[in-house]
Amino acid sequence: MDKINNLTNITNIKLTSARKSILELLINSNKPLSYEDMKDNISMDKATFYRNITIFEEESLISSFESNDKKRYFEISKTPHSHFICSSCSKIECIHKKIDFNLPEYKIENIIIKGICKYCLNKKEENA
Amino acid sequence: MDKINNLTNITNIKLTSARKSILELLINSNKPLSYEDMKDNISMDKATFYRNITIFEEESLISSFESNDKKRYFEISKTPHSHFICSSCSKIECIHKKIDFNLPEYKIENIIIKGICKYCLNKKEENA
DNA sequence: TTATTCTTGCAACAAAGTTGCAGTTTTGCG
DNA sequence: CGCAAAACTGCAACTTTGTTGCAAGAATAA
Repeated sequence: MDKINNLTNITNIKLTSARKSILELLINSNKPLSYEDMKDNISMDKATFYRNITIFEEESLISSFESNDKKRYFEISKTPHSHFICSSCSKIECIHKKIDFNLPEYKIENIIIKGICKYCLNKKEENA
Repeated sequence: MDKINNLTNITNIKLTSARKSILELLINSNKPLSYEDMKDNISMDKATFYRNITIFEEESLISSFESNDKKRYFEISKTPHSHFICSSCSKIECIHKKIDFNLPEYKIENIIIKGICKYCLNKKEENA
C-alpha cells in the first residue's frame, strides 16, 4: 500500500479501487503479468482494465511488451532489465544482467530475448 | 530464383507458385515483412499465406517475431541478428552487431530491442 | 485411369484489445 | 451545502490479426 502511494504521488493519477487492485497485483509479482493472469484477482471489466493500463503507461508507472502468445504483459517500471521469453513453454523470465549494446544513437527501452529456456533445454536432453 | 531453389532443396517443401511468391518477396527484402506488407504483391488468400508461413517456419526456412503493432514479421533465416523496433514510428531495423549476453544455459534465437530510433530521436530534438 | 494426398479459397470463427455510450462517482466552485 | 462539469466504470458491439472447417482443384503414384 505504501508502495502504491509512493508510485502514484508523483503522478496525476487518481487512486481508485480498480487502479489500486491492478497496481497491487503488479507490485507483488516477480514477473510481468497479462490481463489473463490478473482477471480473476481484479473485479473490473476488461475495458476498465485496459483504459487504466493505458493511463499507467502514459505516466510511465508501468511498462509492457508483447510475448509470443499474442498477449501484452505488464510490470511496474523499476530498474531497466531484459526479458527472456521461451518459444517452447512461453514462460517469461526477467534477466537482470547488464548488457552493452553499443547503440549510442538509439534510446533503448526494453530488450526481449527469445529462445529456449534452461528448463526446456534440459527436458530436450532428457528425451534425447 | 536460384536462391529459392537453394533454400527449398534441403527441405521437403513442394515449391508451389504461392510459396515461390512469398519466398521471393522475403529474399528480396532487407527487412522483415508482415502479411500486411506483402498482401498486395502476392495473389493468395490469407489462409494460404499463413499456412505456408507455418510450413516455412517448421522447416526453419524463415523466422518470425511480433512487433508492437500486433503484427507478426517474417524474414528469411540467415545469419542471426537483432531487431530494433521503434516505439514511436514502429519501424523495424536489423542490427548486425554481435551482442554477448553471457547466458550459457539458454539457447538464444532472437533478440528484440525496443526503444526510440535515431530518426525519431532527432525529430524530438528539432521540436524541442 | 483412378485413388490418394496435397494445396488452395472461401467463409466462419477465435481471441486480445478498443470504442461508444449511458449510468455512476468524484471533483470543483459559488 | 447544491449543482454542474469532469472523471470513472460496465456493458455490448466492434476491430484486427490470425486460425480452422470444408469443399473444390491440382499434383502424385500405382
